[in-house]
Amino acid sequence: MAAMTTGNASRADANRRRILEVALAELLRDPDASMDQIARAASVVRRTVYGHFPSREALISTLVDGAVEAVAAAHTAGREGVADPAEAVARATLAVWEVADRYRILVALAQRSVTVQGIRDRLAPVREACAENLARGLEQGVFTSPLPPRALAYVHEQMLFALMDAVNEGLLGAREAGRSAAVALLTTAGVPVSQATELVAKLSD
Amino acid sequence: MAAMTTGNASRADANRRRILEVALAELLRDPDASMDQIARAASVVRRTVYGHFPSREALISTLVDGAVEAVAAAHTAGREGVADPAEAVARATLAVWEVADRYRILVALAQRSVTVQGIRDRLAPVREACAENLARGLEQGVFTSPLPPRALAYVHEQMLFALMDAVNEGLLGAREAGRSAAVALLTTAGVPVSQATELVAKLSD
DNA sequence: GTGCAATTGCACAACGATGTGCAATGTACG
DNA sequence: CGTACATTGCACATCGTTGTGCAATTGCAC
Repeated sequence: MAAMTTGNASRADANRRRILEVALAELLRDPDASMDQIARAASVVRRTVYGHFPSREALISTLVDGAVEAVAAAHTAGREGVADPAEAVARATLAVWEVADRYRILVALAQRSVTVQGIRDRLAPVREACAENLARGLEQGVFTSPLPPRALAYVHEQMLFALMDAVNEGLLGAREAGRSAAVALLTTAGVPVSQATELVAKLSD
Repeated sequence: MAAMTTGNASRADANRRRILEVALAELLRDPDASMDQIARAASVVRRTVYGHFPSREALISTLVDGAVEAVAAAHTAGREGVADPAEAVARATLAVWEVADRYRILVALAQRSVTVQGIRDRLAPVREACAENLARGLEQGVFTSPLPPRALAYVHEQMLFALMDAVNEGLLGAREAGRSAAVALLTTAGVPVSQATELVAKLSD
């Protein structure tokens, strides 16, 4: 039985993976890319795509699920057992960036696509966790920002998207982008630049 | 001849304006809103919309042109004859926000729509002006950010979009949003919160 | 090579959207 | 009232996309 699953299922699985991968890139270029465009880009016939995913929606859904799950996992993992809000932000940012860099393309898609709502919704818990942490920091005086926690969390999320896009467009080196992002988020929250830089440097060695 | 243009051209012009206005809102809700949806929302028949705008593209183009033009004008006007980079950022932000608040909906659209590229392109000069100012500030030490000027300008632009969206979603009061935005941008650039708050307060009275 | 599953290459129906044509209707203005 | 123009309510052709059906073909494994 177990051996039976190998057949030319290997080819099928490889195709499935490749379709998902290519769809990511293709949907970035054009959020309304048709199934045909995606299929062609994956060197496959449209009919084959429907063989793996029953509908366009199902395909995109699979895509989004994977990315969101990975990002959320990284985010929570990055700040488990961290008391200091500033350090939490820094760690979480660095952790998310790690994964996000792989999904950078999709996250860029998140800004434009019609799927935005779906992604936003699924990302809501993460954003809420951020907001809580920011609220603590604001109470403690670690953060000083005129923005309310929820709005600040929102801005942080968008800043990450913006920075990923900046990398995509070559305005920022992919190498240092992670640390830069962390510093930028902390700075926006109201942590002095010098302090933020120091903290991030300490964490990324 | 001049008197001849009044006829029921008044109704026509009113319709035209209303269509544009409603299209703004409708395209926000769904960037792929059909001409029929827009027409219905404007209490008009689809055919009438085509009477004013030869194609969907033309309508959107008109929309974008108006908004971008207004924003660009406000931006340059807001910082003419201002030497201090920080003050320039503050003034420009406040000025842009003034207009943008009216176009808030469309700017939110700018993030998602297929039209993104077009808007980005047309907004490029403004972004470039921002970058120059930021570069000056970074040289002078008024700003301290790990990000290069271009990337910082990019982030600033996206932050404005994010803040407008935040207002749209009720996370931020429309009242104080303008000042908050200005402070947030300055803070992100590396200006200490207290200083930024003070500067913005001084400018908005 | 034989078998099995995936893939291919068509064909097809169903939709929804765009843009146009035209006659009928409505409405302001002199 | 009559003229002029905007709007309406259809009808229509066209196009692109989605999702499905089915026979032919390809490729992997044993």
